[in-house]
Amino acid sequence: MGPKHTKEEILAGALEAAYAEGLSQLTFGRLAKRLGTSDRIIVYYFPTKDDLISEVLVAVGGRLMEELEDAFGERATDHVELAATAWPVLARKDVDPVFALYFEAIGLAAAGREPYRALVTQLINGWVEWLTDFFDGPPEHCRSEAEAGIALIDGLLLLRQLAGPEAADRAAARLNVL
Amino acid sequence: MGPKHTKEEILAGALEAAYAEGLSQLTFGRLAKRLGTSDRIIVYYFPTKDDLISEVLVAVGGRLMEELEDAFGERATDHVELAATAWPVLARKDVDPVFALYFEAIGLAAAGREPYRALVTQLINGWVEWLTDFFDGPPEHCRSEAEAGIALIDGLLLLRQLAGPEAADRAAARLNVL
DNA sequence: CCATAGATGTAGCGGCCACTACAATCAACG
DNA sequence: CGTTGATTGTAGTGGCCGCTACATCTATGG
Repeated sequence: MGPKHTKEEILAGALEAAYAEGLSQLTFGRLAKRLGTSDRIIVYYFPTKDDLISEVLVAVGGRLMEELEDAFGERATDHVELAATAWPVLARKDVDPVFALYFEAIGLAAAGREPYRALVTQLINGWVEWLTDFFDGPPEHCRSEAEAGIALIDGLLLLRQLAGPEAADRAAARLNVL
Repeated sequence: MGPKHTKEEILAGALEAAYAEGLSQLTFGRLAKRLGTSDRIIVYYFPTKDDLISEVLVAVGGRLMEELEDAFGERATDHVELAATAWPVLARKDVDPVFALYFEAIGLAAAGREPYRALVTQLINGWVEWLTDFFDGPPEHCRSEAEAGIALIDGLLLLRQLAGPEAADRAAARLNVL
């Protein structure tokens, strides 16, 4: 038979809840109610709140990575081209909730809260490392190109979240990303 | 005699507390303890939590505007020049806490929480409007230049908060902002 | 069949939260 | 003096939080 609720089911529900209500609304009690079970079950699989949050954030990072995998299929010559190939994939309505969660985590990281700070910096550094390989040339050059690309994309995504898709697209066009 | 605690004193203390501990840790009780008074006093001047948060955020917005006033003293020809003149003023260690709070507010806004969402979008739109006047040409061109400049700056500031000043400066150099 | 380990239910703990009721103080003013 | 309004103190409220104690059930292996 196996357990009625597996850890995977609960984690999936937690992701769903986080997308719907935000990380700050993700509590044992609310998640339990959403899954039609008791908080006791959730605590059994995720002994502390940090465990739950961490796994959710790692999963979100994975989801973002998938989106980016699709975006960065080919090599790029510079940060603008990188952003230009990424933008059509990232600026879609169905991925907006993912980045909403991403920015919420960034906000909590900026406030110095753990485990957000550790996880988000790890995520960012992972991207820099990964994107560095998309460029040719001396390693330091490649890294700064990757960092510039991330700044470009994150700036546009932030504008998209706060000022709307039209404003972001206008800015993207001006930055030669569209 | 006047009151022992004026509203201004409390608001100043709230700003201080927000810079030190983050918005999410700003509660009636904690602020009262920090000020050596009772939460009752704070509630008297700020009847709801939203009132307190709103006034704090407006004050932070004002503080940011001051920084930007200094940054954007002269007119700019395009978004890169705009960002380039702003960057030295914004990328300073003493303003980092301001932007940490800024990103925390953005995160809560991205999660759809009020009053953050309303206040932050208002803040952003105010900047777009204000920066639009720094450019010459047709209004639509000026607006998209302003939006691009904001995306550029915010992307760099985000990188600075999460990956450190060095990474941000490297990206800034690559984006012709440094 | 029994022992064991995994999984689940019931109940509750102490703590912090935003917010409130109510009374006391105090100054200004008619 | 008496009233009024602004301010402050005391003491809560109900609710949600993360987390825990403890009993129970169930599947499995010896």
